[in-house]
Amino acid sequence: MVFDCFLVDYTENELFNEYYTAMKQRRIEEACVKCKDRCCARCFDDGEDSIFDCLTKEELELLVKEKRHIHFKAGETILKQNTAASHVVCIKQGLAKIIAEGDGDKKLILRLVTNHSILTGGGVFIEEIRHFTVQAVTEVDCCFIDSDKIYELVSKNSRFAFELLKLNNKQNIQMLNNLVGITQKYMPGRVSDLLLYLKNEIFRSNPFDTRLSRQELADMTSMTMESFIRILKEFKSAGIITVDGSNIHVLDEDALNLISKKG
Amino acid sequence: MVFDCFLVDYTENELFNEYYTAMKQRRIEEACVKCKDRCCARCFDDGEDSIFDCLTKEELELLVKEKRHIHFKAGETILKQNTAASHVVCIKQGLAKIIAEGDGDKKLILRLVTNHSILTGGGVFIEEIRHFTVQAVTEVDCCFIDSDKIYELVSKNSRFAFELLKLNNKQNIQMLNNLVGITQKYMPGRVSDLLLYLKNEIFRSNPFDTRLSRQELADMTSMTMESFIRILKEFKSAGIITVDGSNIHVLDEDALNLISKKG
DNA sequence: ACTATCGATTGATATATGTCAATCGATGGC
DNA sequence: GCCATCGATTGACATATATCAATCGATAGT
Repeated sequence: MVFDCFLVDYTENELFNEYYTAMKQRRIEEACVKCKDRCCARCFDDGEDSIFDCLTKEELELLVKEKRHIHFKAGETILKQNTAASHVVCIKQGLAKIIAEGDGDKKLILRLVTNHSILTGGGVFIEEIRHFTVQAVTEVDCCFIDSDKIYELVSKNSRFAFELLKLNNKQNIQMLNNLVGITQKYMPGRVSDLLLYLKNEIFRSNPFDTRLSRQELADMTSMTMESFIRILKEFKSAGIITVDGSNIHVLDEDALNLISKKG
Repeated sequence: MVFDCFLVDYTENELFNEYYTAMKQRRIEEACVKCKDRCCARCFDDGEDSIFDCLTKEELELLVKEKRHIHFKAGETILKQNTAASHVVCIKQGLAKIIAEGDGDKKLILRLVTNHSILTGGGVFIEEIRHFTVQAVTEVDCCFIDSDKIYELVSKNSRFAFELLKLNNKQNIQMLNNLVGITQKYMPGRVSDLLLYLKNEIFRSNPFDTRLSRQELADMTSMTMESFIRILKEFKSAGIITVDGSNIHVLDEDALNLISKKG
């Protein structure tokens, strides 16, 4: 796949451009025109934390001029662990998973990212090496912003720096909670946490379609697919949830909260 | 203990001062005088990353003027989870453990901090709530710096902001590695990782005295004390290490590396 | 010196979770 | 319509790790 080699070496501009032109440029440009005036700020103005809100028109211009709007098909790798962290990626639309790849085939899905997520952290500010892989679950529209531009903005605009610090901190805390949950809870508790996370933080609707396989869901809780399925079955039998394929309906959120607390 | 109530409410200056004066002020001032000229910068000029290096004389002055130099005895709580995160703490000397407290008595020791560590993260830039507890293992000398001062410096000095971002990022990556290790490795692998961490990153000497109980060491690997002891015993039998109380001598680092890789 | 105490150690046992293999059901070609 | 394929599910079994209880050794107090 052309794309993979682009990823590994995307510091080389030739490959980047080759890929870029290959991706039906017209559609991309059309998408970009729509938001040309405030672009990146516009992507994040629906109540979410927007770290770009604080930028001036000129600063935004700097971002917009150099950014690359790229479209990924489901399953494609957006960022690959251990490659150079030369860009910050903003997800405009779609669902992607953040994966920490261990030795062997071991994977741990750290979290999901949807519309308006900013993928910094994991080595953008130091080492310049990515510490996780990001893979598209659905089709994903996103922008690649050169890290240098981000650095430039950090030095020009202290509020922006502050927003970045906040973002980083937030991710830090989320990971900490994850760590504590995974290490201290039994499987039912972890599954409860996952379901609540999906319902309340990712999909924000009640019957929600995860678009994720059982294996992927299991990888989010650090358990085997088989074990995950068994717990899910128990929850079904207990009338706590309803499952139809990748579609999950939470019937008794209180029960999930209780199970989450207890273990 | 006077100190605990101080911690819970240390936004109240009365309590802060009460504690401060109670703590043999003379010794503290003496320690501060020694480094008055560049103080915080001086604390971090031995080759370690120093986020204070980039500050101007005036900016340093701002820090020095308001900081509180505080001494803790072994076992005392330096910062308490769920209290207000109104200060950034710099460890000048000593050893402390960072603990994530879960429900029940469950604890997870995230990492150790020694000379020249800066305790930001975990809610300093958002929420203003600490997400972990920090407890002194040995005697600890440290400085409390008002978070507001840090914010002020971030807005004045972009290099400082950048350094903070790097620091945050580093912690993030460390936690990620921790998460992957704990979830994907068997106990021998985790113990190996711990021993290597202690030897190479914390104590930086070979026979090293952890000053930590078996329970605490176990809490760093997310396993039971009994299990930890058994693994340690195996390592001893295999001639990989030598143990005498809290003193550990690594004889075969290659073996540890191998065990760490394999699982 | 005697006892109480506390952390370290060891052993026996229980259990949560993983592993392996088989089946089932749906989907997609031919 | 039949077969191949792949994810989901289920069951039997293995095992890594936790739990519980007892012992040991050192330290401290009386």
